[in-house]
Amino acid sequence: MARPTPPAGDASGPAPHPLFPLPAGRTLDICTELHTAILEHRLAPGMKLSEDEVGEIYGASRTVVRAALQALAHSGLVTIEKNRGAFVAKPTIREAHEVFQARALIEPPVARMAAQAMTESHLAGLKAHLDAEHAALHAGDMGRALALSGTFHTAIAEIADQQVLTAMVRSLISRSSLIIALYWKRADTACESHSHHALMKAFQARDGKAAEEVQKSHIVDLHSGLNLRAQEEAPTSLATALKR
Amino acid sequence: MARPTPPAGDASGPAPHPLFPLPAGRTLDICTELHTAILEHRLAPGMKLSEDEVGEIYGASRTVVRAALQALAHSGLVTIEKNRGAFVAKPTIREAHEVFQARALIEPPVARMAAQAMTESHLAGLKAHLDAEHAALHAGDMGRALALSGTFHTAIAEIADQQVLTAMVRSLISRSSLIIALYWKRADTACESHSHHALMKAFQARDGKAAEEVQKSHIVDLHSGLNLRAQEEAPTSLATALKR
DNA sequence: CAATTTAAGATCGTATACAATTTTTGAGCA
DNA sequence: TGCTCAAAAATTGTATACGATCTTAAATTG
Repeated sequence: MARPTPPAGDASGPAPHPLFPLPAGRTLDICTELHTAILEHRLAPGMKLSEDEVGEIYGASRTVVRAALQALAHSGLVTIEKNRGAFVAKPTIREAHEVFQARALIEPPVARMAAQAMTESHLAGLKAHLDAEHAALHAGDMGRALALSGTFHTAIAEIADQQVLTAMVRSLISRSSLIIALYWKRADTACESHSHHALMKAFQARDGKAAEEVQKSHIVDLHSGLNLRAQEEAPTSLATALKR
Repeated sequence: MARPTPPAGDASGPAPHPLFPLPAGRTLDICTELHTAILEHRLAPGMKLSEDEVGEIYGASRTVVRAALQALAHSGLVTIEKNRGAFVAKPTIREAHEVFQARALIEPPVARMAAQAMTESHLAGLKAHLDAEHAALHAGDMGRALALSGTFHTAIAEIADQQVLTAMVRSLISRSSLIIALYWKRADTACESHSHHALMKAFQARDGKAAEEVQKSHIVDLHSGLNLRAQEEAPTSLATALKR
């Protein structure tokens, strides 16, 4: 079984959020575990997610694993090929563009709404979020820091108190994490912190217009930080191993 | 078994589209059948969708029916309550507002993109779509006409050639169908045709700005055509039966 | 007679079993 | 050695079975 294996049972750590609205029972747990594992880049794009393997790791039957994988497939984090199984999704360059275009369309108005709905309690929550991100970065836990920088955007949508848009943002954020894993070209991951602090200032001032503009330029900046030139296609397993 | 039952096996008619990206095998068929049935208002909001019952109707096992119901739950057309089963979703007033706010945010820019990408072939397709809608309306098939007026919006997103946004629009359109079933207050359903023809004119002129504005006002108009006052809560089974 | 309790029935959540398909392995041959 | 083809192994798709939970109905009791 010399094959890329899912993470060991150490997948602990508090889940960022209850996730999507559908599954019942233990399906949700597995869904959450896989979700956070993907967001923290512990599961690389393209990895096979065997039903038996995942089930054995989490002590669950294939039935519930299947439901979890189908849920993740629906949110774009997993690709299911008929009779071949589930894989961690590998967004194409085109999809990467589309995801960030959609984010540039949706998130700035959401930030404006959030600024208008912002309370002191909300501000404290966001502040704690940034602190946690900073702490993770300082502790060298890159994956966790990246996941937190993503959920910061989700938190904004939740403050805007728009459940429908929040679900969309959450999905786009998750897919962005995969896209960054594949196409990020800058070495500096801390550049995001800067924009997030700028957003905080706009929120503290309850300046919706400023929040909208900062968010817009932040997302455009993220988009431009990707290397989305057409490149070699899918030498995932063999060439990668033989590269050195 | 005196209970609201799903439609009989006559659920034929060409599906509007391949639907969502996830399920495999016969799951997709059942998903599509239920989806179109909901869009055509043959399945009323709140109806119970028993796994056994649906499975018997379509000649499938509970396994695949479950997968289909979970997929529909993820797209917001079905609500699953733990240990109680699946029901056709019954959007709240708040959700209705949010869905149309999201549509007002997303669809106008999509219409602008579509106008820019519009070819003669695309125009012919939209024209055929409107004709089919008109024919269904003339034939008295209200449900089908309504479903077609919804897929007209989806078709626009597809022409814009944005798969990520198209998936979002498709989901919003589907949920709008449920919302209209619950909250529509006007008697005139043909009012939409007017806006759709205005859109066609903008598309023919390749006038992106006009398309965006027409679409915006169209969606605001739809939103205002809903009766979203707080009203009596859920007297679905008893009071409804005793009303006359 | 109405309200409460209890038991029967129905439905869902999960595990397991079998069939269908794909992938891998290895033998045979040019 | 390299290629083709066939058989075995592994994996998924679907059906069925059983335990848990909820719903419904009956029976009991004040």
